[in-house]
Amino acid sequence: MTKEEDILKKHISKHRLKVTKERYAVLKAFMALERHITAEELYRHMKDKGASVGLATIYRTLNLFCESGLAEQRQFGDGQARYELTYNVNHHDHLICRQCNKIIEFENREIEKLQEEVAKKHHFKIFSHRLELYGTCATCTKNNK
Amino acid sequence: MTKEEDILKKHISKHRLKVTKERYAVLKAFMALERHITAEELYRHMKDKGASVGLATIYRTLNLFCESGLAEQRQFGDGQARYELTYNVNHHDHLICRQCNKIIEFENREIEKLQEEVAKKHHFKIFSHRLELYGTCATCTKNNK
DNA sequence: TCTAAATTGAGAATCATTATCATAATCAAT
DNA sequence: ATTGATTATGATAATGATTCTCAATTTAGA
Ligand SMILES: [Mn+2]
Ligand SMILES: [Mn+2]
Ligand SMILES: [Zn+2]
Ligand SMILES: [Zn+2]
Repeated sequence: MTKEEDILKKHISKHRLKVTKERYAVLKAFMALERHITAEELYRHMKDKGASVGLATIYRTLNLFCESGLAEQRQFGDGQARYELTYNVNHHDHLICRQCNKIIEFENREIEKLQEEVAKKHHFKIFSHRLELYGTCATCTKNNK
Repeated sequence: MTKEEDILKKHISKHRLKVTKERYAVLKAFMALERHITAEELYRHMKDKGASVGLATIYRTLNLFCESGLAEQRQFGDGQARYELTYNVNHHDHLICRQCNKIIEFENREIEKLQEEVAKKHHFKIFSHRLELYGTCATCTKNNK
């Protein structure tokens, strides 16, 4: 059993939910695919692979992952939520290329620290934050010439 | 004529659009109301004041303001777009209280500078960015005790 | 004033996500 | 293993914010 399966199972038993093959199938596919995936993308992928699960269940299960602390939902402004496994992944923010939709992750402790200072100055308790830089990636900039 | 009206007019003539009383009415109401307003809120407000304009026109006009550089659209994750006049307003980011929905603005040149460094490191050209800190404001924290 | 082009408003359409609900699966107690 | 209560699933309907459609109206330049 992977550590992720274990975390999911713990969350399930803690909340009197039930272990199902669908939940394992979604977790397996979710972990196999690349980060920042869409519910629809995950649905299509599983359908193509024969491990079909209803789209509503995909949504429900991705939300379950988020509640269990395995994953996080992102909104990059294209109208579709994206999900990524964040268990055992360092916190990071994103650069998003508006041209090719590439998503680049970065970590910057200095920025995080300054954010905390801003919050402290306003006596504000931060639960979460989002920092996204939108623009054109190196590859697209090169190709534009 | 206010400077904002002037900017709108210039944008209109530049794009061969037309000056209408509806556009002026929306601008006037938009400027009178507080920042980070919703299309629906603006619509209701104008309806109550007798300066009624169709909801579709509110959306169209707010988008026009964004295109003309007068305003910017924000997405704070509650499913509704919010708009704020940004002409002659310093760039800023936001603290959002999840409890009372208060929105606090802040400016931090250090963070902006670090963002530029991150982009440079990835040879990424930034067009825009969003930084939002979500949590509980000072007032709500006090009231929670 | 005349006319082409743009705008408006009411309602339909869109689209991602959630809700509904009948059926099926799970699980704890027996 | 069987039972029974509870939860999950999946097909589909519903939702809700925003955009689209289109006939009627308004604007702006000649
Ligand atoms: Mn990421
Ligand atoms: Mn603001
Ligand atoms: Zn790119
Ligand atoms: Zn608050």
